[in-house]
Amino acid sequence: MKNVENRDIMHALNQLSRYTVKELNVQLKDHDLYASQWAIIYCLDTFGAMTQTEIWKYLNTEAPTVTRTLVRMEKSGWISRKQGQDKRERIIELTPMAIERIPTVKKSVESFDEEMLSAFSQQEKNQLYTLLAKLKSSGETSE
Amino acid sequence: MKNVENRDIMHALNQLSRYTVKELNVQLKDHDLYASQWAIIYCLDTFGAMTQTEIWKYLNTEAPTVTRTLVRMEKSGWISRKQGQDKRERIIELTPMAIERIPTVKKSVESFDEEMLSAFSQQEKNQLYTLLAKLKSSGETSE
DNA sequence: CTTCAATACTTACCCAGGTAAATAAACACC
DNA sequence: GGTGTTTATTTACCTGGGTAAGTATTGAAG
Repeated sequence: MKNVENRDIMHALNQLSRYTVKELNVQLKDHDLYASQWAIIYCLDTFGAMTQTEIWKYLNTEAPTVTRTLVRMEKSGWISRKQGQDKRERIIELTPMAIERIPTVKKSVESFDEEMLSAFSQQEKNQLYTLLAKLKSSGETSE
Repeated sequence: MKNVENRDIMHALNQLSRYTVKELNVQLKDHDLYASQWAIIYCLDTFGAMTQTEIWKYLNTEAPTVTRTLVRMEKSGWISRKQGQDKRERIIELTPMAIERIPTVKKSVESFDEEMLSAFSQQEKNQLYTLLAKLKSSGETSE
C-alpha cells in the first residue's frame, strides 16, 4: 500500500464525520430529532439534570450553540429549563415525554452505530478509537 | 484496554472533525479563507477549471452548499464563474490573485496537517486512513 | 459597603451543511 | 417541432458550529 498523505487523512476524517451525521439525522427524523439534539438528550439521560455550562463543556462545544439548541428542544418538548439557586444558571432536565421516548430512540441509534461499524472486529474498533484519541490529544498539546 | 463502545467511536469521530476544522479555520484566518473554501481552491488547483457539479460531487457535498460558498468566494476575489457551452453549467476557475496566493496558503495548511499528525508514524497514518476508508465504505454499502 | 472581576447565559452576526422546490437549458421521443 | 424528462444551478428555509459583545448575578477585595 502506498503511503498516505496527511491531507488525505484530514479530508477523510471530515468527509466521514459529515457523512455519519447526515445518516444519523435521517435515522432520527422519524423521532423528530437531530444528531446534536440527541447528543444532549443522551448526556442528560446518562448524568441526570445538568446546567448549560456542564453540557457544552462535556460536549466540547460553545455556550451559544447549546443555548440555541436547547431553545429548540424546549419548544419541541424534549427538555425544560429551570432556574438554579445561583440565579445565573439554568438547570436542564428531560421532560416526561422525553423519558418515555428515549428507549425507542436509543435502540434506533444503537442499531445505526452497529450497522456503521458492522464490518469492524472489536480489535479494529479499539484500534480506531485509540488512533482518534491520539490525534485529538496530539492536536491539543501542540498549540 | 477496555473494549470500546460503538457510540464512543462515533462520538470521538465527530468531535475530532469539529476540532480540526475549527483549528484549520484559525490557521486560515490570516489568509481570509475558511476550511471549506480552501477545499474548493485545492480542488481547482489540482484539477484545473471545473463545473459546480464536478466540485460538489468530488467533495461529497450538495449543490446548494457549493453555490453559496462559490458566491462568497467570487465576492472575495478567489474564483470567477463563466458560462460553458452548455448554458446550464458554470465553469469555475481560480483568479490570478488566487494563483498568486495559493503557494503560501498551501504551506500554511501543510504545516498545520503535519503538526496535527506529528505524533503518528507513517504506519499509524496508513492504519488510520485504512480504518476511516473502511468505515466510510461499510456505511455506504449497508443502506 | 462599594467596586471590580469572574461566571452563566444570551444576542447578533458570521460560515457551513442539509432538503425541497423553482428555473432554465439540454435531450429524447414520437 | 412540440412534449415530457433529465440535468445544472439557484432560492428559500431549516439545523448547527463559531466569535464578539452584552446582561445579570455572584463573589472577592479593599
